[in-house]
Amino acid sequence: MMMDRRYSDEITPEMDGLKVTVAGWVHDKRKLGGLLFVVLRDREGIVQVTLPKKFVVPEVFETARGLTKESVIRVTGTVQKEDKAPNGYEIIPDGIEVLSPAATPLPLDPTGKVEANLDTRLDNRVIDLRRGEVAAIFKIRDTAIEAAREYLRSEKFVEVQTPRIISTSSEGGTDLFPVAYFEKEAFLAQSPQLYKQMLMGTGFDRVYEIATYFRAEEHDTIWHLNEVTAVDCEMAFIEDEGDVLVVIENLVAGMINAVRERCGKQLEILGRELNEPRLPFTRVRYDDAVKMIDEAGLKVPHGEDLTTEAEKKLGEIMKERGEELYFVVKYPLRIKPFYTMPDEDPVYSNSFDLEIKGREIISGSQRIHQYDLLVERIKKKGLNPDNFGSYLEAFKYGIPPHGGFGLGIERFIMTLLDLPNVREAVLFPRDRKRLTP
RNA sequence: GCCCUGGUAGUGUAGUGGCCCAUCAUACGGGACUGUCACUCCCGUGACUCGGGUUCAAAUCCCGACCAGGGCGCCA
Repeated sequence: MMMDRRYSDEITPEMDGLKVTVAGWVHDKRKLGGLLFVVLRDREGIVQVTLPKKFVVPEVFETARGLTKESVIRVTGTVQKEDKAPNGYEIIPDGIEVLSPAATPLPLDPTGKVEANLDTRLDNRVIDLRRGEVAAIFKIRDTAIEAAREYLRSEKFVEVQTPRIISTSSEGGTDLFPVAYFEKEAFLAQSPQLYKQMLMGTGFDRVYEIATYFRAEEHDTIWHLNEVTAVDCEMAFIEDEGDVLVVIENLVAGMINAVRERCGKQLEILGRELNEPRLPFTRVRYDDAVKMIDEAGLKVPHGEDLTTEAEKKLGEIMKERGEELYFVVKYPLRIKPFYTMPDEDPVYSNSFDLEIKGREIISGSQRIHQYDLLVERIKKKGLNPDNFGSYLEAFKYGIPPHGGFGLGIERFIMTLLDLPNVREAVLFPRDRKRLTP
């Protein structure tokens, strides 16, 4: 049987005189001689438990006096309307039960009075997550993912799970984490890319996966993680990448709008306001992007991928035009992975990135569905077709034209909420140096 | 992988050769206080990452290790 308890926001001053049970963590304790305040925090907020020495039984007063901060308690008492109390009511307890005492001193201050470094916070993430600002990020993340599922389901995408343990590189290039897999060589998946594409040969037509994947790159920045989660989509029977862009627009707008509509409280806690996304998102050709950045005084070598600096500059230029969300399309073919469909002009490709505020959140393309072209491109990239056995095999027996993309959830949340570090958007981040908790 | 910066009580910090058996805040322990809400006030506990070196003298300078922060490349 679950405890019969109320959340702090379910109690109102109008419940004056009613007996209730609340449970949560001791947020703060203030002692004024014969008057003691215990501020209890639960998922929805705080509730003040007030103990006038003369009106509560001595044992309850003593229990309250001995409480350490962050101990888990259950309080049963009477609601009393009180203008001087937070939320307009307080609870006069009949009983206080310590469900789990907290040791002292705490490794960090959950009230946030004394700021802690991110490293200290992550070392003590469970306590860190008790802070409203931190918890708000994950409520928003939850809502964004929920909205992504809602939209993709409504568009008849099938949710799938592809293997996390793979036998060889998905795309070449990126470093993989080796796994001890009995007598065989295996790796952690760096992306569901090849499996998503193979599923285009099944008749599912549209698939998506909320996928965790692993990058063994030794990068060490506020923008990179070694374990990331993405909304990965793939759709068949498209004309070209333009069909994919429309799905992305609706998906991203849906996610942002869901957060706007359902997370008002969390956005307020974080002090953020989100602009309503304007559809359609502008498509900027790679060539034009380079030109724009060039004209802004930053030299970019044409034909190369945009540097971080160039990407930021483009973000500034677009912001001046009132655009926070935009696509960069038609990248040069030579800087894109082997499975990327070439443009009619084969210098370019049917590829795109979605940028939010000058940061790349989504990357995708129309894919190659012709077996011969795929083999040719694999070889051109200096990879060995023999390493792509079962993947290539699928392309021999009927794969419709298709395309897709991956949306980095951590990067999306970080950019959306202007978080200073991508690690803020993961419960337990994995980076170059961190493997615990 | 490359480059730069840093490591002082539980937490966050001040201190850049002697003024430091180390500053302040908060936390923690004890005490006073019946309307607090960062309560207030009094008393107390608590730290120079580690190992070498330079110097009459090292938290401070040098070397190494470990740990951390930031940037680049790469990418979600």
